[in-house]
Amino acid sequence: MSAIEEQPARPQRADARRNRERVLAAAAELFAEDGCKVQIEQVAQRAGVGVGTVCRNFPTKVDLVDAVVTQGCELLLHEARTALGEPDAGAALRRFFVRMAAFQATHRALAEEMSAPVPASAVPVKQALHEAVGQLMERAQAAGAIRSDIGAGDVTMLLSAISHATSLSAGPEARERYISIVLDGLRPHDASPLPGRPLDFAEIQKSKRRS
Amino acid sequence: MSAIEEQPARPQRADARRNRERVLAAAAELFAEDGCKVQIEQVAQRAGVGVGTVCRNFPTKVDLVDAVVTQGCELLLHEARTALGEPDAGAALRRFFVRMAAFQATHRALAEEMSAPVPASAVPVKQALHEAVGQLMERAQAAGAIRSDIGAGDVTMLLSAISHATSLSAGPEARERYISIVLDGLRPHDASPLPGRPLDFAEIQKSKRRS
DNA sequence: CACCATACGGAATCATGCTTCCGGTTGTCA
DNA sequence: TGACAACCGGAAGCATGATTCCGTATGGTG
Repeated sequence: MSAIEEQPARPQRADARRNRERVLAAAAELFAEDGCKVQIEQVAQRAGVGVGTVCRNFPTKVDLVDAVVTQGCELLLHEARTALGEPDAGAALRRFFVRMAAFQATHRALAEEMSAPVPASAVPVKQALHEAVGQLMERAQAAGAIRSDIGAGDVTMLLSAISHATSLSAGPEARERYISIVLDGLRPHDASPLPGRPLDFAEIQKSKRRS
Repeated sequence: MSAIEEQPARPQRADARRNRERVLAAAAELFAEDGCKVQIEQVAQRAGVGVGTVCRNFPTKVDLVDAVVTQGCELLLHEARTALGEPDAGAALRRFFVRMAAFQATHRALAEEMSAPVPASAVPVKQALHEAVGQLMERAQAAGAIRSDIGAGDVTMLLSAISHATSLSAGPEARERYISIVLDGLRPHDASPLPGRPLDFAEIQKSKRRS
């Protein structure tokens, strides 16, 4: 019910806060480079602290990943909202699309988490981000800039598919090329109506479960 | 130099051969369902044998994954060659594209391996498959069916990106929709020339290394 | 500046999965 | 049918990584 962080009386020691920041920064860097499989010990080392400190601030590894992913989502959310303010809906979506892909590609943890099967960790901002993307897309559809037979879930899916694949083994140049291809594919076509029906968010999250 | 399997004198006991088959089949099933992270013990259980038997036939887990992936590649290779025989190059590529995606989606292990960063396991058939896809694509390009500013590596990449993402959390219907979108994006366009240059196979394999 | 709650480092502990090993079983051939 | 090498199952052994614990150090406060 109540907020997660309260301030009893003694707020927190200054060095403790500093260390927490360092850990978070180190984790963000490392996750970005190598995905969230990096070991706690490496994070600790890069942050210049002991493992104990990492684990005190983030009781489990999932907590740490969450914290990093949340940061990333917040950034993207900000971009999405900016894009929503732009007058040309089609251009706005495209620009955001490119930005998001680029961002995800340098933040593997994010890419991994965004398209995660059953999201191991339910980061709340993610939802907001999804909604913003949805609006961005609907606006573009209304303006006739992209085909109308796809849903917001589809876009998220495609985007993270590309981010994932390219962050794994290709460079940023390839990524841009794929984005372009997909964007071309998203243009309004009368040529080939898509099979199936547009997906929204709820659906891309509930399909499969882990054992 | 010489073949991997030789027949000294006593070829192999009948039950042993049978068990090996069972293990391979079980592994294929499980990897298809849950990706190659499933545990040896589960494979053994499904095959109705003990872990020892699994490990005797496939000394390490990578060996087991290799065996399964090889099977899959062989199947796909066969399809690719069939497609090469069809007269309409564009249609052939499309059909193969759809088949490959469908196949990969139900064989997560394959999808994972096909786009693998530094391929943990160098399955030889993979190379042949890649080459076949390349030819398929060049034929389609020569026929003007798809845009000429992409390479075989790009196609493989896109394909496995989609397979990966959809096998993770969406159904087969979504997969087909994404394939359609990408295929639309691959049509010859004068609208938006792609940034960068086409990738071939060598390049998608050597970009990043694991620590 | 003395006190002490808070925070620290990192060794020890625990969990998870792969691999090896060994006593017992079973095909195969004479 | 007997002998024996090839196999089998699954428990024990290892390796890898996360999490906990505890003696020591330190920022903050009276």
